[in-house]
Amino acid sequence: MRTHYCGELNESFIGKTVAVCGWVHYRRDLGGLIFLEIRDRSGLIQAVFSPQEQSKTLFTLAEQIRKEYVVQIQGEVRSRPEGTENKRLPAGLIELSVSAVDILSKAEALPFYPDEHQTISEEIRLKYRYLDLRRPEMFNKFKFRHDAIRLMRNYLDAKDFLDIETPILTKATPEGARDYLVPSRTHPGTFFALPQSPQLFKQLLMMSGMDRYYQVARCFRDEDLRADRQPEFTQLDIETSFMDEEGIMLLIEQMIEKLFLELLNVQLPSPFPRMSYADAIREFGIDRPDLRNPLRLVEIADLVRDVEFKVFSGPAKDPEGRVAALRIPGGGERLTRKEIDDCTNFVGLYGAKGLAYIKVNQKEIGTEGLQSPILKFLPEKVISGILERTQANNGDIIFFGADKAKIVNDALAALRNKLGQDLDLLQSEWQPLWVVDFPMFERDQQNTRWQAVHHPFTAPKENNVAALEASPGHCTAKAYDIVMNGIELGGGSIRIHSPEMQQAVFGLLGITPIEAEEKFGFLLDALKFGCPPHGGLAIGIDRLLMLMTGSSSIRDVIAFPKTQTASCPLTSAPSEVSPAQLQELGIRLRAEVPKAMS
RNA sequence: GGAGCGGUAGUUCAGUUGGUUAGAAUAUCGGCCUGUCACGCCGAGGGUCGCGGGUUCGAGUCCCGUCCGCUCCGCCA
Repeated sequence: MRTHYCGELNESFIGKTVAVCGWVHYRRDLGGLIFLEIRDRSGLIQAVFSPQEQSKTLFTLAEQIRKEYVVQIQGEVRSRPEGTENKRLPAGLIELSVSAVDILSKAEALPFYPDEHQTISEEIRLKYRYLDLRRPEMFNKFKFRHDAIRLMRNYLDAKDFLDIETPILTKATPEGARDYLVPSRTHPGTFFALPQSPQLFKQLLMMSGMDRYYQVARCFRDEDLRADRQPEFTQLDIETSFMDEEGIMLLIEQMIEKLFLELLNVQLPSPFPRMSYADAIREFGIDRPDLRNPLRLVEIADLVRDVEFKVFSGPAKDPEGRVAALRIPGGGERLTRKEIDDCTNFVGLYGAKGLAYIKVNQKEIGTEGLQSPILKFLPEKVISGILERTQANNGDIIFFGADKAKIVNDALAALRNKLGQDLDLLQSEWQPLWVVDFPMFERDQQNTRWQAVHHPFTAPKENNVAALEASPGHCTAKAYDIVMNGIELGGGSIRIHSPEMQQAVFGLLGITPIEAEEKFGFLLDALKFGCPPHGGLAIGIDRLLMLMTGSSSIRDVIAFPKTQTASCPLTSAPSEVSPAQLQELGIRLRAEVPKAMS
């Protein structure tokens, strides 16, 4: 007899004898009856044991079955009596009158029941992840993940892309994130690194003529975790030859549109809006603005340049400073004094030394209608200028940031996000955005050297090596990031395809020819033998799925994720290894890891 | 490396100013109930209050240290 899915049974089966396999996830005894609900991934079916209809032996067996046993149950499908409607079981009032049952696997009492009406702590969920994953909610997320990745593959396949795998054991790169290292047994004292991304391999594939490559690639970065960051994660990695920025952006944009349309029935704005890096920083203080949020930063440095209030005039005159305002419509009425203080503490996290504000109560009557600790420091003309430029209305509050540009940007961008959420200002559900025209280089924190904003293989818009070297700080990159609702989904660029330009960029980054040869010699070699112009992009699949499934953490769309300290409560990884294993690798542990090194 | 929140029964949580034998719900186990569905009713068992130290006549509660989980800063070319 064929085993049916619970969910495929319906009224048309009435009178037939069928078998279903699944978990008993609910059991109830009532007098002489035993009800079991059998669940598989497709649905639920109720099985009824009745000693009057069935053998006593069968009934005794049923009495032994607890929740979460795995069973195969055979029985006759029949309609359920009137008045036994059930919220949990699907429409079509049928049940199974049991004639035979096999216990395929017993279960001890579970640490928690996946259908429990309780929120189980994440620690417990991860420790018993296999039970957590039994929850239909989790099943649906992974079904969604499967559907999304299949859709991406089909989309790229239809456009003649090849799925090519690249090594997991590869070469450590000192640039970028911290590497996960794997010791080599055959070459004692040396190490592989797990890839931070297949970047260089996909570029080499372009030089091999595999001119349309993609991979659903696992990437590893040994950095601290966040709600949207795991040490190993999956990206859709794409590289093409001869395509320009427009071509690549269109390719990705259409794929994302298709994903949203087919999986969520959402029509995204077409084409996706675009914004330059400079505009993003100016208006939002961040290179991945959430466009659902209507709040905007407004530049006011020119208005306060000459005031006596040094908190404002200082940064206004400083070439590296910034003075900006953030008007919150209705914020004057909606934010309590305590909430305003909370905002001040909040921006303190980002290095802001304070948070000046003006509450606009009744602007028609002038400064009398305003409320602010800084009014007395500002001439009336300046105040009216600020009100005008921020288009303030009665009931609003205006916050100010005045400091080094980075601090103002970080603080006000974070405040903008926080207030957008707290005050429920977000306007639409989905806001994709391309951010373009990134600078090639930025100064490092100590302001001692240039570092790549994207990565060292990104092509500058300036093709002339001499011109690039003359003013690296003014050069923009052929790079583009895709942002959705304030989350960076992915990014890419056109790559450098001439050895001379690649050498020049390494040089600007302070990588000597000897270092370059040591670290990237294979790439420089390959560039010499004829390299097509190429470029690509990578999409963070986990982040995209987190957004699309409405999950609050990337962990919810990864079957077996790590905790914040990058460990796995399920397997207890990482763990110590035997002395024999270490010896074979030529590794000796220090007796105690010094605090400074841990 | 830093900030914040949390850790009490299998699970989710409460626990007042430091004061009797640490509670509830749910789960588990036993009993009752012939149509329930987060069923209901009766009963039972179940605790290293994360761990270590300190203050105190007395600590789940206060102090110090430490571990674990979560959020964030730094970090993530």
